[in-house]
Amino acid sequence: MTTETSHDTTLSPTLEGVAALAGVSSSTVSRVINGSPQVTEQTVARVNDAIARLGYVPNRAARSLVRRRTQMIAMVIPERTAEFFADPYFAEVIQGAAMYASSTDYSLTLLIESESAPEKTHQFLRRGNVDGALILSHFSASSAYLELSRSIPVVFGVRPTGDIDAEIHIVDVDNTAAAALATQHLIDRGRTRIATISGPLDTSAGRERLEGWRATITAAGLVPGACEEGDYTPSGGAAAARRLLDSTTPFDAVFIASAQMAAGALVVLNERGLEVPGDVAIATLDNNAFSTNTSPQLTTVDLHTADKGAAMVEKLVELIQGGTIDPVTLVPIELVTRDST
Amino acid sequence: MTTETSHDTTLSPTLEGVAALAGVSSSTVSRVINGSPQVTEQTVARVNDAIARLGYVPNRAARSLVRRRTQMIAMVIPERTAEFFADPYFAEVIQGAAMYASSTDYSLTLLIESESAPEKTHQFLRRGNVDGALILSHFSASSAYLELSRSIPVVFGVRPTGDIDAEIHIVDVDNTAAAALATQHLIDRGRTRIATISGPLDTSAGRERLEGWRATITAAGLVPGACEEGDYTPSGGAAAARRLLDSTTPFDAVFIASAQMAAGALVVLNERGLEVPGDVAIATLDNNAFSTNTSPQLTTVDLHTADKGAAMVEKLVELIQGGTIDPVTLVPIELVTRDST
DNA sequence: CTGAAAGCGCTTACAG
DNA sequence: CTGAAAGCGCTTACAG
Repeated sequence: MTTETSHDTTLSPTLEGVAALAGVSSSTVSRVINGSPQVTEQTVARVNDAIARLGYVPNRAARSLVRRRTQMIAMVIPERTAEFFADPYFAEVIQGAAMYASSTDYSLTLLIESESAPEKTHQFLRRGNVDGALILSHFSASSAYLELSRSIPVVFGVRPTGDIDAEIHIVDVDNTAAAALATQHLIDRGRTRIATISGPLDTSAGRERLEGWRATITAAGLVPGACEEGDYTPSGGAAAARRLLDSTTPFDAVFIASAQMAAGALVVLNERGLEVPGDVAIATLDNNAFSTNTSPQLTTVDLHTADKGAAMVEKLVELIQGGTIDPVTLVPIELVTRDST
Repeated sequence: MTTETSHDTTLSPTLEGVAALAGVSSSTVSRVINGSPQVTEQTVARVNDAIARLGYVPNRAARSLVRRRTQMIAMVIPERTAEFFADPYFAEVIQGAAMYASSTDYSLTLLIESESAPEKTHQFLRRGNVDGALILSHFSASSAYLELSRSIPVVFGVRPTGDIDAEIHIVDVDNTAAAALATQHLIDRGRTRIATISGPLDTSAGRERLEGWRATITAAGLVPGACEEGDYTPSGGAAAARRLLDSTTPFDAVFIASAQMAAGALVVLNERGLEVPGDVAIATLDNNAFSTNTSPQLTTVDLHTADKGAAMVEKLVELIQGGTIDPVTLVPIELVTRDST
């Protein structure tokens, strides 16, 4: 069985309609709507009354056509959406961005970067479909970033690869500081042989987190333990934990560069009969389901990821409206102590 | 330090520009772009050539204004975005929807339903901002659904509350069948005393999953075990597991209505020293991080949630384009056997 | 098969 | 302070 639904195309009232009811010209109505200061108080009242009675809402397309503004911003995400959305980190960024956007006049649209035809995505972005873009995806070619930034306002949530010296705007956390915060906590708990499971070392975030761990340990007069590289996934964390355990270097704590990896590592530690935090203390980054849905729950650094998403939109809107912003905006971080340390 | 970036407003080529280069009128260019059959092959070639050389892309706003189409569809999500995005189920729906949308001419925009001012959301939706809406949020008042469905094409991903007899379109899984599939698997494994941790029983999905469990057990000539209600979260699952364990009814298996709850329940079973699947077998629903990031990994029914998101967009587009679709579209499900049974 | 013209619903100089 | 007019970039009857 199928159904056919017809939609009553109740054409919403137009500017002209409001003008007629208010007894003014549509120019005046337009001025009132756009808050022009040069309209009599009386006229404003009359127009607003008419607007309210008609339930008038400006036509977006018409406005967009003349203003050359779309009131849309794109969130550019990688083509591998399955992996992307599986990471609670990105879901949280989107959440914060969507939430903040809803308090503005801008709509947020999800734009999947086509890897087979990146040109398509760039075209879309440059051709006036959006007023600005939020980049959560590493474009195939980093030069594409620059080009895009020249066409429309762009805010990055991931560091572009390659060395970009052009003026770009980034919202991020201080990865080094976050890693240092977690590592210092381990030291404060009396641990002296601290290993790490790092993120991918071909990303700046991965390297910075590693550096924060190393520098903090060294600054405390200790010797950095072993390091195994992970890929931010639970299984990657588990594999790294196995390598750590199989190596000859003993350790009494491990700083793990993401909660997802920590969750995976914890399973391995349990399998090997190691107590957490008795035998091994764990501190990680990201305060999400992966740091609370474990036993014991994990001590972590809350990266305030939703705030990051919100800040990305906030900064982009400032840029769109012609404002100037810092090249780098850092989102505050916070240590959350739980039972794994 | 702040930076000021100026964007070269390289006005993209216009219809007129293409027309000039091709030596035809803009009407003809428009016809070619829109695939009108009544244009000479030669002309088509010449116009397409000009389009390619200029990198011309139609102006969305202008087209939208005259066509009274926006090429935008809204995904309406609840105001409690944090909880919403924390549930991998919804992240997966969005993922599938975004992915499918990117293969169409429609852009997907995330619209957060304002609970304090639901009128605002409805207004936005009805005022021609979008060509159609995908509903993943229970509107405060169910009558609002009907109203909305009368204004624009709407596809639901959640069952509206209250009894709606109007013509609405839903994309969903067969919850009863999914629960039955998981439960039957438990029976096939030789379990005879099967308890359940249900979803919220004030939702139809929760009730259907419970009913699938009950009916399957009864049909096998067994007696349904105890039932504890959960809220789809890990902690809710853990609490329900505790109640189950503290009751006097013994059980050798439990059907848990979501992987998130199962992950929480598993922690409790471990704490109490129960072996899975030795002492208790577990089967659940949802094939995501919560069913694989556990030890043992969970036998589950894959609800193909990303496919559901894709199907929602697919059906909505059919509706927008004037087609007729079934009132209910069911997404196929699949049993995935792992180590918990 | 193709072009000239009107119109989609706004905004904004330009006059007054 | 307000109105008439032009124009944003398209699509689509209407002629030919």
